[in-house]
Amino acid sequence: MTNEDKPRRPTISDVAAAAGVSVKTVSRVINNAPSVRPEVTERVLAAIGELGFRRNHIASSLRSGQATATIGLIIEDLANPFYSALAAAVGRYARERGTHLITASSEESPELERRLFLELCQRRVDGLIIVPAGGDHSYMRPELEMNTQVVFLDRPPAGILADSVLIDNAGGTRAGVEALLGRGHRRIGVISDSTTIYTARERLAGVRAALAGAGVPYDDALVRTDVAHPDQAAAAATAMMRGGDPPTAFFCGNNRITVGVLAALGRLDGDHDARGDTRGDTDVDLLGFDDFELADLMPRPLTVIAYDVGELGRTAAARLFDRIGGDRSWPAETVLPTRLVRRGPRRPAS
Amino acid sequence: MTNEDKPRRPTISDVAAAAGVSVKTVSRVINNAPSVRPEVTERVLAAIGELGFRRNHIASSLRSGQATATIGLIIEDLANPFYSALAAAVGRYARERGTHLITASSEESPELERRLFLELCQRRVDGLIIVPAGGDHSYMRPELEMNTQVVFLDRPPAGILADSVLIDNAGGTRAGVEALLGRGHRRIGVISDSTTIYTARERLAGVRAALAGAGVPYDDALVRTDVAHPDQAAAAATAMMRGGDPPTAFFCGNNRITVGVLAALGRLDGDHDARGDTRGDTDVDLLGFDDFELADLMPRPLTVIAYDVGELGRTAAARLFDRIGGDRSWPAETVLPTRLVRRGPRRPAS
DNA sequence: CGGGGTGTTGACAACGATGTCATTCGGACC
DNA sequence: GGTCCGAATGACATCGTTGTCAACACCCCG
Repeated sequence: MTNEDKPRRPTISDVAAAAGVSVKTVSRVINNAPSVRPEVTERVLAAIGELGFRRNHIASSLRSGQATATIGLIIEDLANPFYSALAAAVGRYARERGTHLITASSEESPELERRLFLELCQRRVDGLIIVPAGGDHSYMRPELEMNTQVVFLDRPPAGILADSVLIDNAGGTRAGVEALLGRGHRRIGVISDSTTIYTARERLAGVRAALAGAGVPYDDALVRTDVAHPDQAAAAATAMMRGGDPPTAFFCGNNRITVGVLAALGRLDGDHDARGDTRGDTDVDLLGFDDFELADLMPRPLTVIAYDVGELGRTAAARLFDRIGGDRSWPAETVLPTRLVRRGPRRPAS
Repeated sequence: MTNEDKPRRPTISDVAAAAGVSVKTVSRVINNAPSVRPEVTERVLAAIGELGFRRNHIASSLRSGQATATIGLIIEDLANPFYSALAAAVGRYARERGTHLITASSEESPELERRLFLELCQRRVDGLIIVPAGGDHSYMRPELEMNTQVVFLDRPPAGILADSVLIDNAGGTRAGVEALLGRGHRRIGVISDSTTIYTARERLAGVRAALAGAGVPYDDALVRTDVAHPDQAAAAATAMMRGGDPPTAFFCGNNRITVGVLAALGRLDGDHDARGDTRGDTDVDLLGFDDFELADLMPRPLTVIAYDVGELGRTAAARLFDRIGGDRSWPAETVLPTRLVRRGPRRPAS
């Protein structure tokens, strides 16, 4: 039996003993420091290989002060494709710079956001990217003053000054709704997430701006907010369609709402079919914020307000790495553009 | 000017000085140790608040030996909904236990998988969950012997003994294909990911078993492997449909392939429509491994081999936490069941 | 009134690595 | 031949925290 069952990891000093040199020399070899004789280097490397030594990154980053080569990402919900796409983009950017990523979901809870933020600071991450849930980030100030870098993503900070990377929510929505208006729609159902969320407010502002520009009144009966789940969106759309004077088009405030409304309209169509009606609702026009992978496979045409999610994540990551690298310029707000994209089944060329 | 611009974080000893106690007493207060007089506790807490002290988790976990309260997750691609759902489930489970999660994507590269694994070990994560890309994990052995816990997820380990949590790939596929056969299909197109991937091999084995059971020959012309992208799947399906004696049904080896094939069939339908044909391909039956959120909104009916992704992630996480908690029982393979689910548009009740 | 808790506190070492500085040893140079 | 210089190496302190152990005060009991 030559195998050893010691559960203890070899340390730099075990290696030093095995190689017959000092710990400092081992440290030098590990860090590719100059001025170590090739012969000694070789002996140390041999010992490292034999013992299966791996440098303790924890101890290393403690001693050297900063640079844990780790960043944190706080998002709302990793299971949402929008956020997982963001996380993937940030993770890839970090990876290319030898940095690891701790991802955490705040589930739209300001309290959890705060806890996660502070916990990640305790881990001395080099910086954080955060899609904030809360409406006040002054609690971050002490950490910012102590050299923790933070970039806000998709939603701006409140109560502190920090970099943010956003998309043109209001402008994109306005353009989309104007397109609906241009197609003759005058009754547009609006289904939105909670207005406590920045992006929802901005998008609603875009709706109002477009309506005002066309002189179309804003009808509260056609606006539903606080919709957090596709099922709620479906219910809201169904209710509007069954009401008197139903909308001829919908604006859906995000991808989950779009999906819910699509499902609801599909069911309404199905009911009509079952009753032998013509597909009466097929001409309901749909505008949704956020593109999604399967949009082209949806059973009806829709317009989406699209933007490059990967770009959004990369831009935030790039900003953060600039900061970590020592950039101390005045915090900036970056706004990425959106564009309208027609999705859904290809119409047969008639 | 009373504010201080020192970028240095206060340490436990700054707090001790401010409160007029020893560092050890501060440590006791931080850790809720008993036997500190309430009055002293209060003084220390006041000092902590005033200085904005936060315990350095790095130093703490270095001193106390183990327990970084961090686990690692290595998956193929966070942008894929399957993996992000896994990551979300694992992250939530970890969060509930006060543990953070470092997620990394190996992009199906065994070499990258290995690098990520070793890097995470250097960070002294308490354990790792890995969806392996490689076919040999003996490189992990030294780490395992040094008390790093590893659970394999979705694919089993090779070359070492470790826990794994899988789904019933072969059985689920067999059941699905048998259902197709039961509906009379004899020519079933099979589109699969690379057979270097365990799950792809297992699923193909399920296909063969079902065919063999029904006495239907396995026709190589109807099998396409190494499909890594929806577009490739679409191309493969299109080619088969355009060939002589096209399949009357497809088995799609994963969600991305299903999406590609759906898109291809949709385009073929569209072409027929454009030429004034009837929707000639509508009766092509579709079976796909993996459920996906928008399956019900797909333009045609399909059957999916579904399983609970959240459960998969939670089960692996639970196993890992058991191990971290000290469970040293013999490694086990857990296989979760699948079920067939009919998806797609609701047919009008006729 | 002394012995033996119990409760509170602090001095010191240690975790595993790296920065600082000193030491040693050749060889180049005057 | 002595001096100086740089390369190679090691002793030791240090990062921020916690474990160990000792010191001290106080109280209960016999």
